[in-house]
Amino acid sequence: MLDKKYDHKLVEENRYQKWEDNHYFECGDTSKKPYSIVIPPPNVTGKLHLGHAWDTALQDIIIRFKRMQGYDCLWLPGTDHAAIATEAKVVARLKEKNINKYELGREEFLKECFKWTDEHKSIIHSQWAKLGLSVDLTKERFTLDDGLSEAVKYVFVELYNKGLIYRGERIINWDPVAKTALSNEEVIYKDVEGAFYHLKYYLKDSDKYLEVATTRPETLFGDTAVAVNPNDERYKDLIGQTVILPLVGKEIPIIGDEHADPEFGTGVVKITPAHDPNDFEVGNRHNLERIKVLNEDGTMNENALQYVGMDRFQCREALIKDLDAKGLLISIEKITHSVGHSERTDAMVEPYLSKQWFVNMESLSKRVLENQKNKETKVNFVPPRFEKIMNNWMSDCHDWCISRQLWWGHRIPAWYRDEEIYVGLTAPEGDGWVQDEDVLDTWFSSALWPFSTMGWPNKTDLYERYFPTDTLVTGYDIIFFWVCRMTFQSLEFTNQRPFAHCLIHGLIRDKQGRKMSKSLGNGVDPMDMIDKYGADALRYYLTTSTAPGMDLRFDEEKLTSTWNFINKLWNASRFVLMNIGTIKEINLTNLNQESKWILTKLNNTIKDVTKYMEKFEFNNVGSVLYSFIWNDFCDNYIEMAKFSSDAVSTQSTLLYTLTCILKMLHPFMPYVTDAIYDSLPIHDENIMISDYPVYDKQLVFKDSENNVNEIINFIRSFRNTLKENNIGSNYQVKINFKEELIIKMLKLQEKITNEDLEITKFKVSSKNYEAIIYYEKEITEDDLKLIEKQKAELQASILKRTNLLNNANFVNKAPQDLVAKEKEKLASEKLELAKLEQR
RNA sequence: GGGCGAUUAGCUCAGUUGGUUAGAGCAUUAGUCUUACAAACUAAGGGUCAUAGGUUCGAGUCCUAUAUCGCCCACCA
Repeated sequence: MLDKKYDHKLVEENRYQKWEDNHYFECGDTSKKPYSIVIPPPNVTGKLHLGHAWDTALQDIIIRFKRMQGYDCLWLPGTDHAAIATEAKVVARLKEKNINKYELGREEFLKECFKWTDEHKSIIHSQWAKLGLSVDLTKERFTLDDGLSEAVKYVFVELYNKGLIYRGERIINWDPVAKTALSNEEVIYKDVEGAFYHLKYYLKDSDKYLEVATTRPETLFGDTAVAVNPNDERYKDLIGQTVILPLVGKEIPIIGDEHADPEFGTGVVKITPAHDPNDFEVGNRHNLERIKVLNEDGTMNENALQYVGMDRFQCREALIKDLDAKGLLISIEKITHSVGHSERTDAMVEPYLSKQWFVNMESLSKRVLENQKNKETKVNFVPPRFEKIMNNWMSDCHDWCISRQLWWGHRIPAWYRDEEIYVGLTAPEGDGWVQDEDVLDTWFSSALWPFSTMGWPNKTDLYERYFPTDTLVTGYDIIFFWVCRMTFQSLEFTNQRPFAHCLIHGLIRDKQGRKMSKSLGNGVDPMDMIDKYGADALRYYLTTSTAPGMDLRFDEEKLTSTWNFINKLWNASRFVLMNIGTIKEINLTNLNQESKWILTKLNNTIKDVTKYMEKFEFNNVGSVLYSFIWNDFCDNYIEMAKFSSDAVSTQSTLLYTLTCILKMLHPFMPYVTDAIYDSLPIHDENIMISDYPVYDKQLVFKDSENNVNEIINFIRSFRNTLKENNIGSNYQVKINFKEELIIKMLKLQEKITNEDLEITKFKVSSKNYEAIIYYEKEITEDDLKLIEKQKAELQASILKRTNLLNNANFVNKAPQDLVAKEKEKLASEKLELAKLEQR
């Protein structure tokens, strides 16, 4: 028997261990059809946040549902080494101990990283368990483990051999704090206060000058030209002449290039090919020298004259002061402009000329776009609009910079000897080869996740059986980073999509709609919420509160009401258990009308819930279940069942309905449903491996449903009449029916009279039932007003409906059953009005 | 500049291929210990569905435009 009160802590304690001990999460029953999901591997950088809880709860719901539907389910868990993110954390931790990464050396530093990883993996494991996730831990992978590293190397070498990976000197995004290159996707643009510095670039041997505006004056040491638009009347005659670079005194040419926009600023732009991507292109067109002025850490290098060694921002300040002193500064114009910042270190990113490895995206992205046109093989996004995000990105994407000047990650399988390059799975034969120091972008390995985790490139049983996966669940914020890249790598290397469905969810925000972040301090720890309300409540709330793809405003009050819902389920279960005696089997014959009614409702619910589960519309599942359980089962059926609880059919119906409810709720709230299910007198080994309810036509009774619906509505209007008219308990009633259910529910036995009494009457009626309530009472102004109001409403409705039915277009074009319904309704409204007028 | 989303009750959100009187939770009002549950029960109030047009017998839903808010991408010398 269940405890008197629902206590989520008692319910959830030790239950996960039991599931694991029984190996319920493990896949491998080859007699069943396979279904697979790979977890988006959380970074080993820290604890899981609410976003993870949401994302993984969704997956657990899908996998538990499919498991109960009889699939052999693989939910493959794992973690991501998260190159730069983890490296930054470890560097910070070492710094606390006054240890510098470079002094420590590569090998020792990596040991520290692995130590960090192990600590965080175990935190993640315990959090997965708290959340109740049914991941198959025997299949767990880590992006840096041996198998995955082999896959990464294999892919790198293959792409290199196909000419899709190349090494080149380009302008990339440089993070001067982490001292590494970044991909475009790792740069966050933020509006910052800055300035346009207007400088004088004097023409050679002249007192005339060009006014050049720049936001980064410190790069002028790298200027190798100034550009004007060749069609700009103001300047076109100057093309071919030279100007003197301020302070430096060097002579640089004035060139004509379309890049200079006559409408923007002064129309003159300084060209710094080593520090700006556009200038780099201009430099290529005009064969300009590339002069770097910055070191890797963002300080000025030897080209910066006396400013050498200064930080870039210090230099800017000093330089401007000196330019001003020499009369070379015209003005400082305050502006806000958007400036790139490193996603991980938040440092201002510097466009920087550097030799890096790139993936040529042209053919890879084209293949994704082609594949999305094929209905049979495309990745199906839910909701579908997110496909556009992938397609847009794929139709306009730059080459992917994949090398990172870090230590934590997959080291690039390239070796150099003088001018020679060797790329291969293992080091080349011979002396003098030096391996590339750099590692790969962390997304390079995650892009292979759906198949590398299954043992690919080896043709393992796991890979053959579970790949391609069925569904991937992730937030819309990482469609570029991850979903796109998995898709092109999968198409390129396996000739298959990585997953058939991609369920996209939104972001969690705080109650005011702000993004949760450390700097705002508005983050909520899912473990605190589990502590307060239980994992079941948290999971149900997160997964049923929004439509697919929408953001979620986290609201703790709603967690409370979810807890209440579970408490309601708990108590309803207690009622059932207290009333079914020593039932041995479920026998659904000789059913009374209310049992037929709830079974009909139940089967319609099963049908709807299954439909919505298949479509990943969990918010709809939630509302259908909520109203069925609370309104139909608890408020109505249990109340009615109290009058027939000694009947076998009622006991069977109670138990049967509750069992189905528990099974449908199980994917959402695994703990409490397991606990209740265990205490039922009739049950399978475990709810999570029991059969999902199936719509049963035999248990649908249309007539009973209609009649009991009418009874319920009649009871409501009866109570409403008592309440609205302030009728005390000493009324008498005359009824035209013998329906026991109504009499019992309204406790009318003692009040029934057969006479017409000469006191105030109130009529309650429906299609089949009518009651006249007699009550000693003065009719007040308010009572009359109420009657007038009701009459007016009815009359308005009758008028509207009459007009509708007089409309030939409606009668001819609308579906016939709708027209019939309207007619029926009109008739009953007229009847009701007539009754009101009698009063 | 290109794209996407949102705008529905006091708040947070649903609303299916167009079809009853547009729903839920919380909040509000009035009543109730009714032996599963007072974190409950019973009943009630509350919405010109952002605005303006259009299509249709019929529009929260489809089309066009506008406004406000948010997000993504590109650009930003």
